[in-house]
Amino acid sequence: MRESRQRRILLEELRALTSHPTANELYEIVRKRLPRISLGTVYRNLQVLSAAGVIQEIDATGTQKRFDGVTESHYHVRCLRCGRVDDIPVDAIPSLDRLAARGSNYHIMGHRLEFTGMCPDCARECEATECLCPVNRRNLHAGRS
Amino acid sequence: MRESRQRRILLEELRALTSHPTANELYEIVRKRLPRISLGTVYRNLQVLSAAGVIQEIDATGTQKRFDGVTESHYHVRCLRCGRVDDIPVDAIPSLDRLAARGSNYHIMGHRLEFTGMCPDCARECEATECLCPVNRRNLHAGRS
DNA sequence: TTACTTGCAAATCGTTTGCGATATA
DNA sequence: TATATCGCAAACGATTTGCAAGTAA
Repeated sequence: MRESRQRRILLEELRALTSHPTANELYEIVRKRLPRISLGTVYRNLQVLSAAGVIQEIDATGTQKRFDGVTESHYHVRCLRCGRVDDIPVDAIPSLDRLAARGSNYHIMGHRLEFTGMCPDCARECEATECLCPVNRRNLHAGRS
Repeated sequence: MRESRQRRILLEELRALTSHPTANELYEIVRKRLPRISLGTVYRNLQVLSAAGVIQEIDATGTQKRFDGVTESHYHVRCLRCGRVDDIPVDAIPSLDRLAARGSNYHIMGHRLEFTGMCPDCARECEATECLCPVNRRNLHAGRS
C-alpha cells in the first residue's frame, strides 16, 4: 500500500470523526481539502484501508456502508430518525455466542449487536413537533395493530 | 389491503419457508406457480405486507433485504460463507437495552442481535476443500496482521 | 364503478470497474 | 522507471417508480 495524498487526507478526516460516516459523507468532507477527488477514489481507498485493517467497515443496517477509523470492535447505536450511528460504551459480551451455539447447529463465530433508538437531537425535535418520524410512526402502528 | 392472487400466493410461499429469502429468491419460487408475475410486484407486495405487519423485513446485514413470514421478533444467524440466514432459538434479552441506555445519551428503543458463523453445509464443504471462503480468509488475515 | 393491483420498462441509488493519465517510491 | 493510484464515466446489482391495462370489492 503506497501513501497518496488522497489516502492520507481521507484517513485523517475519518479519524477526526466520532461518527461513522458513509462513503458519500466522507466524500463531501474530503472534497473541501481536495476539490478534484472523485467518489470512486473514496470508495477504493476505504476498501484498501479496511482490507489492510487500518480502518473498519462497520456492519450496520441500512442501505449504505459506514466506516470507522477505530478498528477495535465495539457496539453501535443507530438513530431510527436520522440514521446517524454512534458508539455505545458497552464491553463485548462473549457469552452471547455460547448462548447461541447451544441452540443452533451453526458454527457460531461472533455476533453483531446494534442498538436502535433516537439520538439526542432527534429526540428533542421530535417532542417539539409531533413529527411522523419512524419512531412515532412505529408507535402509531403499534396502537392500531 | 385488497387480496390479489399474487399477494396470496406470495404470502403462502413465504410462510412455507423456514429460511429468510431475499426478494429475488422468493420471485423465483413464486414464478413456478405464477409464471407471469413480475419482480416489481414481488417487491411491492413485500413492502405492503410488511407495512401492514403481516410479515417482517428482517434487518439483516448484506446488500439484499430479507423477509420473514413470522412477525414475532427473534434473533438470527447469518452464514459468512453462503449468506444464508436462519433463526436462533435464543429468547429476547431486554437487559441489553438497559445496559446500553446506561452508557449513552441516546433514547434506546431496542436492539438487533445477529450471530455470524458457518452453516452446517458450508462447514462441511469448507473442511473438505480448504476453500478460501470468507471464514478462512478471515483466519489468514488474522495470521498476517 | 372505483381505486387497488398488475406487468413492463425505465429510473434511481449505492457501489464497483475499465480506462488512459498521473504520481509515488 | 515501474506500478500503485487517480479522475472520469460507464457498468452494475438491488430496489423503486410511472404508466397504461387489468381486476377485486
